[in-house]
Amino acid sequence: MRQGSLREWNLAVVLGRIAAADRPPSRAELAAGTGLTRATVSAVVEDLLAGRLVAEAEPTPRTGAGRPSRGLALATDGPAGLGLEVNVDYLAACVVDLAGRVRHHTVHRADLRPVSPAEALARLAELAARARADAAREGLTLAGAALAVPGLVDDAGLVRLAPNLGWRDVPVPALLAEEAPLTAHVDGVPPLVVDNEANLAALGELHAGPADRASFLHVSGEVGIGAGIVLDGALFRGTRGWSGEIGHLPVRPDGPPCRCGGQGCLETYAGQEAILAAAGLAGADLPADTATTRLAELAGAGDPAALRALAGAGTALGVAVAGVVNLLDLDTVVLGGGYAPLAPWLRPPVLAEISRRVLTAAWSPVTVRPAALGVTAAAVGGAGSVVRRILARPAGWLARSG
Amino acid sequence: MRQGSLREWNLAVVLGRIAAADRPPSRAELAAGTGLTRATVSAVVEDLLAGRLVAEAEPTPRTGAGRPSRGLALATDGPAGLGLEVNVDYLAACVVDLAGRVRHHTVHRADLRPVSPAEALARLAELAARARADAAREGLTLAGAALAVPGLVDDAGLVRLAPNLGWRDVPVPALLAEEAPLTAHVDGVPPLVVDNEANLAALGELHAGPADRASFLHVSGEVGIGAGIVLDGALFRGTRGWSGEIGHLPVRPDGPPCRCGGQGCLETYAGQEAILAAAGLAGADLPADTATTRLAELAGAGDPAALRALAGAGTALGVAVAGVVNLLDLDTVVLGGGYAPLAPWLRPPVLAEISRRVLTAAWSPVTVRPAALGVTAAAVGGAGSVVRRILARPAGWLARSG
DNA sequence: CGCTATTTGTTCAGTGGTTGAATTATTTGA
DNA sequence: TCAAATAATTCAACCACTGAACAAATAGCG
Repeated sequence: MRQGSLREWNLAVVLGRIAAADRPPSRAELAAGTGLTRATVSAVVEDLLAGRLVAEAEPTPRTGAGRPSRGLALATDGPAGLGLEVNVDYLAACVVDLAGRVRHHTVHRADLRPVSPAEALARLAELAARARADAAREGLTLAGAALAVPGLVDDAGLVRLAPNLGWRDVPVPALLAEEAPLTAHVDGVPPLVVDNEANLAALGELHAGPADRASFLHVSGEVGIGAGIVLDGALFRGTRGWSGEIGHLPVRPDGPPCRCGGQGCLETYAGQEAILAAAGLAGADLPADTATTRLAELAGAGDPAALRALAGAGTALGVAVAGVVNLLDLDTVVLGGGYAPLAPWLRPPVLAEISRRVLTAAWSPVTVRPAALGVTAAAVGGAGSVVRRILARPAGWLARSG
Repeated sequence: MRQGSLREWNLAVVLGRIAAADRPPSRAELAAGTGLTRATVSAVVEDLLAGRLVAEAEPTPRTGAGRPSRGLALATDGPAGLGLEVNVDYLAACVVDLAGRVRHHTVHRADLRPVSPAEALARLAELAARARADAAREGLTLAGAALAVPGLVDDAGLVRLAPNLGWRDVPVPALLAEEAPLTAHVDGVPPLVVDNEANLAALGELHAGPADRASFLHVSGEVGIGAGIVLDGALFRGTRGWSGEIGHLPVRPDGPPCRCGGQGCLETYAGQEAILAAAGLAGADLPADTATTRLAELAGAGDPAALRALAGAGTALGVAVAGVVNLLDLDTVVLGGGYAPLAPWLRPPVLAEISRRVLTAAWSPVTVRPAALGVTAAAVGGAGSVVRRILARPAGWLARSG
């Protein structure tokens, strides 16, 4: 649009190439890849070096004659993102640098249900302060933070409803701001973004994977069942940011009543409580994650009730997922959250339902795989989204840092 | 990226503003709206005028002193799009100009099922030739064509499967090219694009509506049930272009078997055959569209069987649609194709299911409305997509036309 | 060891496109 | 009739990219 936009755009293009490359590319390679001249690339790279977004790295070994190239890589001492998570039975904080590496990482296990939102966020602020100190020690500058919450969040960061935490209309940024002051707004994005846990976990999975423009469905099996939808390498949030409510897809309309008011929703068959109850682990009153671990052990040992429970849940999940795949024509489904450790048993029935119900499965198969990231996928995804924002629009960061 | 991209981009920006405005804007208004200087806007507009994409129009009446402005509007004698459709019981052709007005329009009713693909396309070519002659008479230049087909189409325009037409692996562009020679490739887009009927109908609905960045689900109830998904003003095609297969969402997993291999799919409850059978119109052997009209008449007269059939179909449709709305967080559902005339009876049960099952419906309601366009929605949408492509990237057209 | 071919990265004049101010054009209102 | 106001154009300045020439640094070869 404006004249300077050209430079802004090229900064983003070149930085994106550096980020996407598997080995530090030279200026010449960048020129060849982007179609720009070497002169332009040099000028752009100079800006990026001056802004500490890029650093000269070990040149990639080369064969043949010629002046050796100097490799360019994302700076590991530049801006970084802070990722936070409040969930039913843990708090988490992590720091991710520009290159996507997790530089700091804490998980604090505790049942947060009996705790007030203010108290939970105060405890989270302690974790955040530790992460912040750690980041400073490593020379990183925190450029923003993202907080994952298992619930519905609006644009302003207000948690409208987090049923399994028992939260309703909690103004998170206001509660957290006092405890952990953050840097100022950048490009109109607030310093703390609050988002749904399933959304951020899907983003984490996206950036952990190799393909940068992937499309997939990331299903998080917790107490509720959430899905993050990634289309063409971008998270799809829906008109109001409340997409991904897969838990209430009808699986069996005459099934048991669900708290949403419907009947036979996916959640009543493949929610954590439903699976545990079917496996006979309902009364044990274990924390959710240990219960899941226990279930996986039982299934691994061949316990028939556990196997039956997982088969039933997998079939229900497969019915719902097949519908989504039919609708959106996705090629990959990721089993995340509580489903990840159970993937060996859930995968076969899910695949069976997909191949039964998805018309196009015959032409091109659908991949079903467990999530690559562990418990803190959402925190890592949130922190990653902060640095991705800088990579996508480096001009904003450069202007800010002088 | 490159230097000239700046001008290309600004051509698109200014042209887009002219297209989106409700009254012909002046250069000064465009400058204020885009943030560009009046000098730049003048230069850009000069290019657009020279390329016959824009024409000076009646200036918008103004109050107060000052030199009068000259209004700018999309040219009505520039490029236009040809829209074609082959469906089960009709052929259609239309011409849409840059401004989105339908300048030519023919529908030829005939049962195409007993006819070979080659013969059907030959007949379609006749309609196309008439449309072409009509366009030429009005001074329009056809910039490309889009053909809507009720089936799965791949990138090359090969119709993989159109079950209700009985087509399989029909190479449409090759068959149609001889009959109706079209202009050369522009920007790598072939002169004839073949696409799914539901997709193009959704595009037609998008451009017919006021909002330019709408998100909605367009459900076409024909023999099969297809859906076009519009997200943020853009059609979502899926990884391979096969999105929108809503007809096989499970509504009642223990229901009647479906030809897809599943059980109780939406199609077995809300497909045209299912509705007509439930209303007692199965044996009548009428063409599909007259049968639908007859059903609407019966329902209007209070026929109990017809009302029961529509209520049942509406509920099933509502279950499926509620799932989609939960998943994608859409705010609008459009009932199109064969559902449009039945909307008065389908809407209430669909709305009821949505408000029962969609969690966020309490905060912000979901609109369910009949399609604004009639039978030829897909043809009009296809023709519109051709001219939209020019509006989105005017530089390509300008380079082509000298 | 020295020369040449080769590749990388920088320098610099040239050009396209936008910018901002000044100028011209055209109307309303006093 | 003239001043104020708004629209559109003109023009020198500037910014960013382009292309070619050039400097830097290395491998290969005699």
